[in-house]
Amino acid sequence: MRNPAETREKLLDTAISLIWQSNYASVGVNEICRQAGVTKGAFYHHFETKADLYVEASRHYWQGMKQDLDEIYAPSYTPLEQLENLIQLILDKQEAEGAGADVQVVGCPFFTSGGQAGAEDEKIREAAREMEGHVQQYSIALVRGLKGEGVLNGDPNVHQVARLVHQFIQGLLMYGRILNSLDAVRADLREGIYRLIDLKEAYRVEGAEAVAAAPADAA
Amino acid sequence: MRNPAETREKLLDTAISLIWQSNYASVGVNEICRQAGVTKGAFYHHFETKADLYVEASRHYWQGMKQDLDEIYAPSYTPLEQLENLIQLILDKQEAEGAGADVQVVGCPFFTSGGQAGAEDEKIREAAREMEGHVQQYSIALVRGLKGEGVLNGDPNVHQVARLVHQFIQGLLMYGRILNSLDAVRADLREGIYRLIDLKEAYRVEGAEAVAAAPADAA
DNA sequence: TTGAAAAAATACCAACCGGTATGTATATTC
DNA sequence: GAATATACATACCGGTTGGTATTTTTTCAA
Repeated sequence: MRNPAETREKLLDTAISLIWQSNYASVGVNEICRQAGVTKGAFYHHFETKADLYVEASRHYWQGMKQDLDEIYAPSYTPLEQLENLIQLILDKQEAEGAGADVQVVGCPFFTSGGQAGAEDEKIREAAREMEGHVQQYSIALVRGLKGEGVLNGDPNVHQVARLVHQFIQGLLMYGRILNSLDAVRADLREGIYRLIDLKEAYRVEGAEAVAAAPADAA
Repeated sequence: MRNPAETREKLLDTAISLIWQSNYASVGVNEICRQAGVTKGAFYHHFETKADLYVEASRHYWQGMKQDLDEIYAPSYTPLEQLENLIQLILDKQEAEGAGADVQVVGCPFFTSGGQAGAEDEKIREAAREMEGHVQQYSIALVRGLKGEGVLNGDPNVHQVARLVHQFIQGLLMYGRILNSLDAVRADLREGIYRLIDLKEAYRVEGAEAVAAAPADAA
């Protein structure tokens, strides 16, 4: 493995995956190296500290997410379609990531880690803030689009509603993770968003997911 | 300190406080003992493992919270007053807990830790689920009361709306923690709840907090 | 007063932590 | 092809981790 770019990315990807399944504090540098098939020397050649790896991993992660978001928010979609795309993307992402693993719902690892970081690890929180800002831009664009379409009741504060939606989604994912049930997420995701943006009744989709709230298993 | 009950409670309280400010994985047994002014021998006399302490700490924490909730949900309050009490309680709690500390917003430590626990620490997630259930009972009662009062639009699914509110609050607190800004929480808490429960316009309180969304500092 | 058990203190353990020091291949540059 | 920088490997650092074994102190009942 004498390909530096590849080594580096392998470390980033492995770190993301491991942190995803647990959290920043619990994942050791040794384990990241072991899983990535890279030695510690290589690790500290590419990254100064564990925290630095984390920061860069979050940016790396965002790059992938950005692509997905650009896709579902493409101008070829109407705002309503974009909203539907977002709901699907969230569910698909969780399903994909938690497929083989023993964790059904994972949430956003960086948001979660940032929300749990103590005062000492400022870098971790800073990374979360950075991602926060990125995601919100997209959220704002969506709500603004919906408002412009005239599908929302009232005259909502676009920025605030965008925040609310984002906060709710993160909370819901954490809830789903605790219950280890993607069904629990499915049951509430759409309704929560609809209520927060106050989508006019006529445009609401009655997803099949709204049936029951029974959380599946809890391995 | 020859009082076993006192020693035990000191350990529980210290653990809660420390975990609150960071997270389960980062807080060591040694530090808990040091802060509590108790030796390790005493610790392992009262608790079998660190995880066991955590579980019991979460129950201990719930006892305190239960008192607060029983108070603000007292039948002498109307459902609308109860809602207002809840909003105030959340803000007050955060303010109180993050007063001296360097973390302004702390969220619910057990919900947060549970939402970040890997598959390995099942006890931690189980504890979060347990608390989850408790809190939700109260949330359900509140929403049911509001609905019965006829102050909500439509015919909401009480259980679902209760979940949504809870999920949102948790997400918002995590958001506030990342920004390290209680003002950010203040700015969105009321509006988010109002939208989720779809409170009739006439009954909404325009809190002074709704002015700006500018997050204060980010130490 | 004595004896047994509970409570707490001391000392210690192997395993692991993040990080470093040093050495060695492999490219790249001149 | 010598010089140099990059990429990685090995071994190790001091410190900390959760947990244990042992001993001392305290409590309280008989």
